[in-house]
Amino acid sequence: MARATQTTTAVLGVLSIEPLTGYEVRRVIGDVLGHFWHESFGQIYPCLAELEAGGLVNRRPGKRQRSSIYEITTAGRDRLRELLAEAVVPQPPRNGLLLRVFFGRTMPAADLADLLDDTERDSRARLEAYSVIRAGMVKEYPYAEHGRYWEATIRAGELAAQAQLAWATETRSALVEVPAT
Amino acid sequence: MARATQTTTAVLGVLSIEPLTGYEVRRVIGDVLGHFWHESFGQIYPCLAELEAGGLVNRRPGKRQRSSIYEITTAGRDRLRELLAEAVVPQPPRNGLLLRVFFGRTMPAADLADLLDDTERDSRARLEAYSVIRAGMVKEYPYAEHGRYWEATIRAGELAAQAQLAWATETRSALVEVPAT
DNA sequence: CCAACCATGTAAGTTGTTACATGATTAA
DNA sequence: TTAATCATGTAACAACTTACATGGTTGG
Repeated sequence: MARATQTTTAVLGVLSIEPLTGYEVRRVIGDVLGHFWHESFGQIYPCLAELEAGGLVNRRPGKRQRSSIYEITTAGRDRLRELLAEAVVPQPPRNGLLLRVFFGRTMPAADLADLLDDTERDSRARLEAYSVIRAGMVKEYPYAEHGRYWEATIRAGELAAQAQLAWATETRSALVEVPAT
Repeated sequence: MARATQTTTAVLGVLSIEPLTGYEVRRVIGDVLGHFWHESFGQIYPCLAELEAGGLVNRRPGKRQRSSIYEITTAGRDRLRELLAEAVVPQPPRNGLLLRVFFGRTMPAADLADLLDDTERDSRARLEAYSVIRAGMVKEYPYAEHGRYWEATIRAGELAAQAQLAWATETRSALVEVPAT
């Protein structure tokens, strides 16, 4: 059976926008999909090799020595459409912050306060990051036609960060400022 | 080196509330922490064995044949406090929904609409589930003193679900109801 | 009496991370 | 000239999932 289909979806997806080297695929996944997707380095090359073996991408020499450019084939585009239609694979929840809050009674109040402060800072940093991404989006040439879809993913992050910020503020006053019974 | 520390934290955490069998540990993690944490079956027993070997829990025979009850030791409580103070291990993002939306231009509009409808339904179901959990919380005897912390984790889920619902509605009108250029 | 649930454990397989090895090219 | 970046790949390891195997207990 093939590699985790979602990795294939991500790789094939970025190659559907423009042909890239393996190194660039990784960079695009990090820079462009980074706020909602992650692939570790060691996944990219084996996945590209499988795609090539299956005729879903073509490999041709790049400008530099040893470098290859991968280009999606028609079969690859069909496969991508299939993959996108498949059911979303749910990520099992593993929220380390909430795990700590749940057992918060066991922690010194100061540690819990720090944790919530960090969360608040993180939410604000994420909100800031999204507005930077949005500003940069205007300049990103090959992605222009995807703009509305990309915008929707940024909006999702923004709303999630706002919710997290509201939660951190609210929880701080409920758990830290009001002493435990 | 020991098992992923966060699994240890979760297991030791539930045992800090009351002594349980391995089977019950799994059930509590599913039922009580389930909305923000997950441990697969095959993790629990090896983790308990390690905890026992390290003197962090004691094992004594349970009521049934072959059953064992694990009880946290003083060393175990100290270790739990340490683990809770450790930095949160961030979960690399892998949001299958946003992956599909990002490449939404490649999908038929009807598929995207279905995806967003599913998301909306899921958000509502989650909101409903949280109010059920909250109602049940009143009756949960051994967790009473953890009530405020538990409540905070539910609130986090609630705010996240609300944000997701708002996003799905907003995105549906932006991407599906307004035709693509 | 039979289905559902309680209970424990293992083994095989998949997935994902990290570190290593190697070297070309480019910009400061 | 030297540091950063581009570029590819592998190997070892760690983490996690799933299926299997086994059998006791309880409630309808």
